[in-house]
Amino acid sequence: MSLAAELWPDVQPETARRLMLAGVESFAQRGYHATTTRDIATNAGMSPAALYVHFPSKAALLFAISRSGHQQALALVEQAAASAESPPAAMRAIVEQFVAWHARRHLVARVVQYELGALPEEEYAVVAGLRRDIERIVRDLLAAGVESGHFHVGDVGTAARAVLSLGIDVARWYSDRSRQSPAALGREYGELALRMLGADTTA
Amino acid sequence: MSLAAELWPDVQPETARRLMLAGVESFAQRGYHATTTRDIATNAGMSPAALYVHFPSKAALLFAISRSGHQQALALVEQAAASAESPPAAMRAIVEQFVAWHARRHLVARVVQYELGALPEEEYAVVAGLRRDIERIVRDLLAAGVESGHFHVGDVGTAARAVLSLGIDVARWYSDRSRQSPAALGREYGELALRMLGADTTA
DNA sequence: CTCCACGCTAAGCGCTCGCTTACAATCCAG
DNA sequence: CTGGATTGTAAGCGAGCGCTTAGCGTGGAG
Repeated sequence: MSLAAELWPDVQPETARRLMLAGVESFAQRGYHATTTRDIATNAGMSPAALYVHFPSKAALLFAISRSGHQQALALVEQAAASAESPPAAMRAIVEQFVAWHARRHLVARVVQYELGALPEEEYAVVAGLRRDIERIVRDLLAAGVESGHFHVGDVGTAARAVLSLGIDVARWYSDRSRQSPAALGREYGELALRMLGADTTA
Repeated sequence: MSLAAELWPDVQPETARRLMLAGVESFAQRGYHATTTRDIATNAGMSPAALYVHFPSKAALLFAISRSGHQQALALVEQAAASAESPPAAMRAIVEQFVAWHARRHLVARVVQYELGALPEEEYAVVAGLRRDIERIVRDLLAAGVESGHFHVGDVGTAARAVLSLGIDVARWYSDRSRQSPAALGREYGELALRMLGADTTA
């Protein structure tokens, strides 16, 4: 199965997926505004006008990429949070999955994390909602862990931000030539995060 | 003293500083490629052509901002590293200063951290060198602290990346409306970083 | 066999971009 | 008083941008 089909199994036809993949690569490497619709179409092996058969605008293509990426990240965090018993175990699972995703899908993640400012207002509001959902899960879990004595932090909001920063910033620096696999990086970061939160890391 | 004169005391005349400040604001909020030279000039209260009296190109303006910002950040880290005795104390000082700078100068920091991809090749190489200097200081200090038993981490390179990520990502989310002052945020993050590195935080 | 919906292209429109040119105002050295 | 350096403006050039239009090929329903 192609990477495009793996990332967006519900997008049809396959040409639309190829355009999305070409968009991801260009947006991640050069940025949204430095990418032309001709770049994207050429990269997808089509004429410039083909983009407009499947997407009403360049911004709509960005939105399709960004929304789907945010939904994936949110689903990942939700599942990790629900899969564990104690707050430390849940937090470790979240960080492992969140970090591994940002490494494994670092091109998509780069668009998700750093190109959302280019979205039109309405579309931005949609992804901003998904981002708040992710942040709330982490913050609530952290607060619950502090309440139960599993975590010890000065300020819950600040510590939650710090945990998310560790994951988000991976999208900025991770590349295909990075030494560690996404999974190994996730495990390493899970350990770092738990220690940062004052948790017993044997949990 | 104006903010522009505070940030770039050695830039003359004052009009050039106003252009740099207008560039910082535009680049930070909309990104380099979404900013026009007309935006910058208008924001600085001048005609579009005035930019080219002081800078040979839009990219040269970005470079002036980016290089000076990187130099400031490097100087900050160097001084913090030299100011403390033990590795934990030095690391705490570095994180406090690095984080506080990214918060207090979050517009400049945003351009520094997220717009360097827009630099021409030669100019990029210059700031890339400054970035490597910063990374090396943190990595070497961390390695020394592991050697001396002050720090306990799985992989030195990964942990160094994580420490820097905490600071860099501040530029992405910090705003003038953030609850915590830059200094307070720095202290909070200093504590989080030391715990993450397995250090005795009473140091 | 017909015909139309779908997927795609060739050509190009109108606009804005980074930047240049020609020129004006100010100021200070000789 | 003169002349050049400095600092600015008004006007606009050529290029590349996002996107539109008109039309072509193809495959499946009737």
